[in-house]
Amino acid sequence: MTHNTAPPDELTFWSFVDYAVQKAERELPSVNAEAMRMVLTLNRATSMVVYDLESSVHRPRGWTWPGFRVLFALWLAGPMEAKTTAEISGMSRAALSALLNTLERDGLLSRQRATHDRRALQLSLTEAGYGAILGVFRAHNRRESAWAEALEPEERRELVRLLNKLMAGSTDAQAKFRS
Amino acid sequence: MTHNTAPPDELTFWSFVDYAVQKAERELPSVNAEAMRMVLTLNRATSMVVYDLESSVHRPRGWTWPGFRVLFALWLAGPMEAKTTAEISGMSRAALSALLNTLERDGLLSRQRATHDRRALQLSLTEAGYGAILGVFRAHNRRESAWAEALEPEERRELVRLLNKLMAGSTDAQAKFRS
DNA sequence: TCAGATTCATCAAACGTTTGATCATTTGGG
DNA sequence: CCCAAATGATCAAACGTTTGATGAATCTGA
Repeated sequence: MTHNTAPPDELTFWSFVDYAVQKAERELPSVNAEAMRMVLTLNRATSMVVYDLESSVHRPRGWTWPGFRVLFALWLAGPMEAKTTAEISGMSRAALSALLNTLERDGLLSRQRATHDRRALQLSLTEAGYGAILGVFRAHNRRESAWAEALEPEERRELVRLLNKLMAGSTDAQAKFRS
Repeated sequence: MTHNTAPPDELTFWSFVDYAVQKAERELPSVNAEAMRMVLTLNRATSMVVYDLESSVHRPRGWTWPGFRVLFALWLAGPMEAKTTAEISGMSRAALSALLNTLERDGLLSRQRATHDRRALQLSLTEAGYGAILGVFRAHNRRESAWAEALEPEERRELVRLLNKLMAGSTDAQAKFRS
């Protein structure tokens, strides 16, 4: 950065994206500023939603969002192989393995060896897990609703469409996927 | 869940959102399905982007995305107080404190006590940090560009607009923020 | 002035995640 | 049939993050 420009007196969470994009564009003409802005904004929005849900719904109940995702998947789709659980809840098999230790210790789900393939693991909710998930989901969905109200119904649909298109494009982008 | 419906033969990462939303709507009439779909989709899209950037750009270089965010902020705005760094890179002061140990150990940045307030911490890039950040940012921005190409320019702007509107609405939503 | 409250940073414990290695089971080709 | 390759799960080490606690410096108001 050859031409140093003084940062604004007050550099905040809210002003940083504009500042960063403009500064990067000025200092590095080769930068793709719009891509930078898109990824930056996407991450900030998600991180805000995640932080709110995690800290207002899950942590106070002694849960975490990843744990909730696993329990929720099992609640919706019924007992299933751990491999499937990992895939649909968007985590690696190794991450799930570690997470299961916590969930099993807390008595929320149980592991069973699969009958048709003795390598495979079958997961199912315990009575306690089954009894807890509905209440937590309701609280989770209430906060989701509060966030959703920021947009008009049509805008919500458009946001979902754009995010899906973004994900679909990952193939062309040769993006790396979780194993 | 009174009326159990068999899950589809193949429940995959891609089919799960539709399955979950429809099932939840059927089993729990009180659910806000559109809010659920929005948050679910937002998280999946972001998690794909994060995983790709992290695993194809940062990890192979011995970096992490959070570490990159800190170094990038320092590179753009110059030396600053740790409090500011934490805020603009979207992490708590405690998380930054832990992260600084790694970055300092790797010789990428240095901590100095502030002169005007002996409690405060001043951060600045080392020569090594300064020398490394540009190359990593270029690689990072190249992957951002690949993702951005999934959308038309107009769609990218609309996505950013909607995400910003979502964030702005967090005030009304009484969302919890990082301290 | 000075004692209480506030602010800044760090620490400790617990957690989820990643990469790379290991072990057990199953599959497939000769 | 048998052995090599592939598959499923776990482990170990390192990392970033959260919450709650602790210690140091600064500020404030009586």
